[in-house]
Amino acid sequence: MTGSGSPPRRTRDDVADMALYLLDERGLPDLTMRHLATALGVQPSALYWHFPNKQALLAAVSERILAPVGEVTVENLSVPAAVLVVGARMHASLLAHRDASELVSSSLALGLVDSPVRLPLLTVGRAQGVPDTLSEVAAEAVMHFVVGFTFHEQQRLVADALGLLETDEISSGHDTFTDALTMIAQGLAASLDRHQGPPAPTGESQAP
Amino acid sequence: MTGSGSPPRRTRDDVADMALYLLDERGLPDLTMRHLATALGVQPSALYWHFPNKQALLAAVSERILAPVGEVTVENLSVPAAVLVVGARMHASLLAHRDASELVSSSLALGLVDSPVRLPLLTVGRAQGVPDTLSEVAAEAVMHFVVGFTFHEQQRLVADALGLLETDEISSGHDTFTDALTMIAQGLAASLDRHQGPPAPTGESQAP
DNA sequence: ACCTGAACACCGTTCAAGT
DNA sequence: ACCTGAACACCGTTCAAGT
Repeated sequence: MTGSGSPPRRTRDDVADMALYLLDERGLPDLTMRHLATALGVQPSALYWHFPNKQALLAAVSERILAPVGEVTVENLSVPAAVLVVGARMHASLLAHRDASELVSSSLALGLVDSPVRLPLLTVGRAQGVPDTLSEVAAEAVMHFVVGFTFHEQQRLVADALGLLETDEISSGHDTFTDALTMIAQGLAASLDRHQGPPAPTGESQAP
Repeated sequence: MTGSGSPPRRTRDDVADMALYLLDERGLPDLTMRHLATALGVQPSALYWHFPNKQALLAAVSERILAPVGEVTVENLSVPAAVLVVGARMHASLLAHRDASELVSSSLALGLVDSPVRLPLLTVGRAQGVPDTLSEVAAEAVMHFVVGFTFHEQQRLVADALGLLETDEISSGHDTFTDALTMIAQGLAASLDRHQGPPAPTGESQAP
C-alpha cells in the first residue's frame, strides 16, 4: 500500500478555490482569513505563506470570477455590438457568485486586477480603425457601469431575501440593465460617427 | 457668570460632522467607532445612542458629501445637458472628500442613501415629455458610472501619493471622465430621438 | 516548502448602570 | 436624554519555531 504518508499540503490554487467556495456559501462578510483557514484544516497564519495579505487573496478570487469574460468571442462584431456582448457576459459572471460585484469592485479600484472589458474592446476597435483612446474611454464607462449596476442589483437580492422590499421594486432588473447598456453602446456609436464620418467640421475646439 | 455647568453633550449632527472631518483627515480605514468616540471625547458605546450602527452613521456622512449635488440648477436644460451638469457636480463632490466614492458607493448600494442624480433628471425629463422609465435608466447609468470612475480615480491618487505609478498613468483623469460622460449623454440623446422623433418604424422587435 | 503556536494590536456591538 | 464601564465575540498580521 502507498499508505497514508505526510499530511496533505495546499497549493495557492487550493486556497483560492476554497475562498471562492466560501464566498458563495457564506458571503463576503464571512470570508475571513480565520474561517478560510478552518475550512482548509490549517492555522490562519498558514495562509500568509500563499498570499502576502487578504487583498491579494481577494484579487485571486476576483480573477476566477471574471475569467469567463475573457473567453468571450467578439471577432468581426462592431464596437457597439461588442460592448453589449462583453457587458452582458460580465454582468452574468458577477451574478454567478454571491457578493461578487462588491468584491470585484474593490479589486478593480485597487488596481489588483485587470479590467476584463478593456482588451476585447481594444481588439475589435483596432480591427475597425477606432482610435485606442476612444476604446479606452468606452471600456471604462462599460466596466464602471456594469460593476456599479450589478452591485446595486445584488444588494437588492439580499434585501429581497431579508423580506423587506416593495414588490414593484423587485425584478425588472435585467431589462433596465440591458436598456442602460444599450444607451452606452449608442453613445459610443455616436462618437464613432463623429470620428470617422464627415472629415471634421472646423477644428477641435468647443465653445466654453 | 453663567459658569461651566454640566458636561457638553453631542447632537447627531455633531457626530456626523466629526466623522466627515475624521474621514478627510485620516481616511476611511481609520474612521472607526473608537477613533470617532475619542475625537468626540466620549466612550465608543455613546455613539450607539445617536446611530443604530456604523452603516447608518456612514450613510449620514454620505448624505453630507452628496448634498451639493442636490443644489444644482438644471431648469430649462436639455436632458443630455443636465446629465453632463449633474454628473460633473457629483464627480466634484466626491473628489472633495477623501475616500468619498468608496464610502458613497456602499451607502448607495445598500440603499441607505438616495441617488442624487435621480430627482434632477426626472424633473427635467418630465418638463420635456421624456418618459420616466427612460430617465430612470439614464439616472442609473450616470450614477454608477460617476461613482465607479471616481472610485478608480481616487485610488490612483493614493497610489500616486505612495510613489508607485507610471508618470503617464497620472493626470488625464478629468478629460477621460468628461469624454465618457459625454458618451453616455449622447446615448441618452439617441434614445430620446427614437422615442419622440419618427412615429416608430415597424414594431418593437429586433432581429436576434 | 509548508505549517504551528502564540502573541499583538486592534475591531463593532450590547447592556446594565449612572446622572 | 445622553453617557460610562465593562464585557463579548470577533478581526488581520507577524514571527519564531517546527517538520
